[in-house]
Amino acid sequence: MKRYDPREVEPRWRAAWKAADAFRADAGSDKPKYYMLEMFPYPSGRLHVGHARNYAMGDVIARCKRAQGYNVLHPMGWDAFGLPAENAAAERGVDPAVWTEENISTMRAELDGLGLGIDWSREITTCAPEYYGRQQSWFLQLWRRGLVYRRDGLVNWDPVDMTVLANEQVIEGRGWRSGALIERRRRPQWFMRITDYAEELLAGLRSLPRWPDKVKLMQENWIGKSAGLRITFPLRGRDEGLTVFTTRPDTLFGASFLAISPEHPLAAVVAATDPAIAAFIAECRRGGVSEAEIEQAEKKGVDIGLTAAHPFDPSIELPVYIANFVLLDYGEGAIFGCPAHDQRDLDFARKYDLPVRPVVLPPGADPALFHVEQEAWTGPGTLMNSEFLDGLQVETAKEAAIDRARSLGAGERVLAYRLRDWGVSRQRGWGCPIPIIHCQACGPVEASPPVLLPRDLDFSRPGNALERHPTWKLVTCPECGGKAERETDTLDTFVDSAWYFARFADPWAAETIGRAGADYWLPVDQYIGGIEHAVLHLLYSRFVTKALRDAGLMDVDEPFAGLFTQGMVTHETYRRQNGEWLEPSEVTFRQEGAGRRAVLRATGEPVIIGEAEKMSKSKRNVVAPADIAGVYGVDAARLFVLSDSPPERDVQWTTAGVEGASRLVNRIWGAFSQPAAGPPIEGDPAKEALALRRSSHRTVKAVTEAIEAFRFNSAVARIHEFVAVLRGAGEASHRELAAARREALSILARVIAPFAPHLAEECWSKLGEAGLVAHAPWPEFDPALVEEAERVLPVQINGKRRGEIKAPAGASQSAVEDIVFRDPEIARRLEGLTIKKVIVVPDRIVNLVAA
RNA sequence: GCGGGUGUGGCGGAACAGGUAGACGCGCGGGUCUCAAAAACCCGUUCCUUUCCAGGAGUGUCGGUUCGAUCCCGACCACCCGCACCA
Repeated sequence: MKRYDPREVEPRWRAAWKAADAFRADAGSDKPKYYMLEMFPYPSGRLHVGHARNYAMGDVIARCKRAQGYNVLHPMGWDAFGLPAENAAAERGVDPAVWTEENISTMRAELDGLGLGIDWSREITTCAPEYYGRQQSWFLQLWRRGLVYRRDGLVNWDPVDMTVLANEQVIEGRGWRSGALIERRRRPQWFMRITDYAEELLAGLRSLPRWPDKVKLMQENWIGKSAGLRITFPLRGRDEGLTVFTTRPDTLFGASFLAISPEHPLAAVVAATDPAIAAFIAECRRGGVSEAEIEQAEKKGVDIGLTAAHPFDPSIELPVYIANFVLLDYGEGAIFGCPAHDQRDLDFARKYDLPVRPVVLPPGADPALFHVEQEAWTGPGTLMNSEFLDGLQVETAKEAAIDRARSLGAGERVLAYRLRDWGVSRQRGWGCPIPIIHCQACGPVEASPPVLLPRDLDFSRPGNALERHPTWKLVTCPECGGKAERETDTLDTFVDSAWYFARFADPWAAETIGRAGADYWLPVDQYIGGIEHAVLHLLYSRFVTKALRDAGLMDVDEPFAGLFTQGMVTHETYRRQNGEWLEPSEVTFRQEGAGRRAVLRATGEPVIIGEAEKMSKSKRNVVAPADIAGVYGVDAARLFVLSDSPPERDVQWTTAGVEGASRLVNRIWGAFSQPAAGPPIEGDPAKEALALRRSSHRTVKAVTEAIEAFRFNSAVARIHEFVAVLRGAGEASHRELAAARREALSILARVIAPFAPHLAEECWSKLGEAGLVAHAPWPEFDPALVEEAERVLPVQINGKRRGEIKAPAGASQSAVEDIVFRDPEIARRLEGLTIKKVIVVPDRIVNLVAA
């Protein structure tokens, strides 16, 4: 028998798919549509196994759905703007466009080499003018609708990448790419008004049952809705009062001070005449934003000499502070301090010797003895020292306080959100230009898209190459014709990826989004990507979808009906004694009993085996799919990354694992290359044929259900089992058995097709089937063959398994009891015992309670 | 600190819906084939006791509910993830 050679077989079938244009999607079809999408890649240079796993998962679903009769759209594109291209330009002097295009060519070939069933005619590249020009068009539409604005504000400045980052891109005080400590800087920047959609983004999560709860919870927490009271305290000697936000209006009588953010407008007013206050504000601004610094940062403040009157009782007077822990852009940028019931306020009060007045009595506490020392009471209780609120519970007191504030005209019920507007300005040359022209006379005016990037940017120095370009920004104002300048900020690349799924629906459309295509294909039925985008890309995309819907560009509320977040591919790490990282190919292993020792292949020098970690260039534990394909074939690699762990979990890449998958490929091929072969038949051939048919149909059921539940590892396990059964089935000299084998092989070829598509085609053609297995219908199972006529029921005595009986499927309690009590083994076990109770779970188990 | 998750053999993991724990793969042990090795194939493989037959324990720990718990409830331990001065 000729050994299966994936290196010969696989390219042949990829060529056949190409020749047949096998994965082209067309909008006009009677079939139900199914839009399968994986997060598109950044063209970094080479594909790694993590990409392969992500796209293999999507391909399994897409191929299965296609076979099940859906009109499937499965496109691919490139998230092509971004910093690595600028870094390459800076280091090697290459044009980022050329560098990116070369990477795309390489990676397109590598992706294609994975045997993915993709409609390449729809390929999108975000750095192409036909894409980013249309992005500029909708950007301007949102601008006209007031959803885009420019303001001066404190921004997260990444000093290494020399650009601004959005809040979502700052992880533990560091830039999400550079890892540099973020500084706060004040500069004008462009924002998208995502906060306008806070409520809908929150409520919409409930319409996404096929999203992981974890992601929905993370978005919910990120949006951070709280209900409370906005209330104004009159200031002595001033016309305007000071407005604060609180979620604890019940504790208003416990107030002992007011505090405003150092960035609050009132702070600037008082600083103008008081150098000490100005100095304090400056000091606050210098403060770092790293986790450690915030943790240790002392609560500090300065009394600004103003006096506020309590809205409920003007005789109560409160000092006003500027405090470093009050945030400008949450609530009103100002708070009232209630030290007894808020830990921060308590710390502040102790430092500045302010009164601590308990107003909530914990349940069971003695009002005469209760007092707050170093720990604020934030739990439930009964109001005290609070005039009209006395005796109420916290929740009812909140309502009563809000009612009183409203009737006094001092405040009202409001909602506050933690979500901030999305800062989209980036000081980068390799990005989508913001299509705005600044004119001294007319202000910011629209530049008509596409606003193209110049090709002669200088990336040799850090910072914004676009800004440095000698002529690009110099234009005349489209309104008045006077001298004007282009905006030199470009858009955050998360804007590029926030609508690409809609462009895939009709990438040829002249409009920004082709309506007919979008109406047909959207929303994406199944989206797959990494959990790291839980609040970045996935929140931005939801917002942009809603904003574009309201602008009339598309007609869906949510972009992704189903979401699956897949785990990473990890690999062991290896280093020499001196700490130098080693590539897996440089290391060889020696078995020592149950354990394993690693040595350097070249010298035999001992190697330290480290934890399995996410593949990264710095740790040199990256495995390239192309290298594996050359040895084991792509099908084996796909089978392995899908089989060894559940898809939402990380999978550890191991050579032994791929070898196991490769064995499966060869066994399957063995079954097809000698389709009639098997051990001699021992019993009744008709019975053997029936047993084989049962196994085939059970496999169809199990694999289908596993794929639909995203349990690819279980699906592959069932295929393993089925192949073992098929190999053990008797030789097909008998007519019925021959037919059963033929059916089994036909089923096997089709159920492996989503996982190992090349092998499946080769098997399908070996069977003599016409056409591609990629276009063959998914096998259906006969329920009668899946059901077992006779069941084996374990028999327990007092919960311990003591034997088993055979009973017809669906046998009644009394029928089962009959069988049990006639069983001699069970009878022997029951000697000397009295039966107290018999529990029969039909088709499942029997439990005898005896003493 | 707040919120969420996970914990099963030597390893990755399986177990519908409270009903035979450990499917399938890896590794390991034994065997067939071979002059030999590799490959391939076959058998075995939770732990303890036991020649056999068999018995006992067992899903992070302790307790509870139940005829029966990996699954439900309570407390705890460990690890992972998200947020983090959000008033």
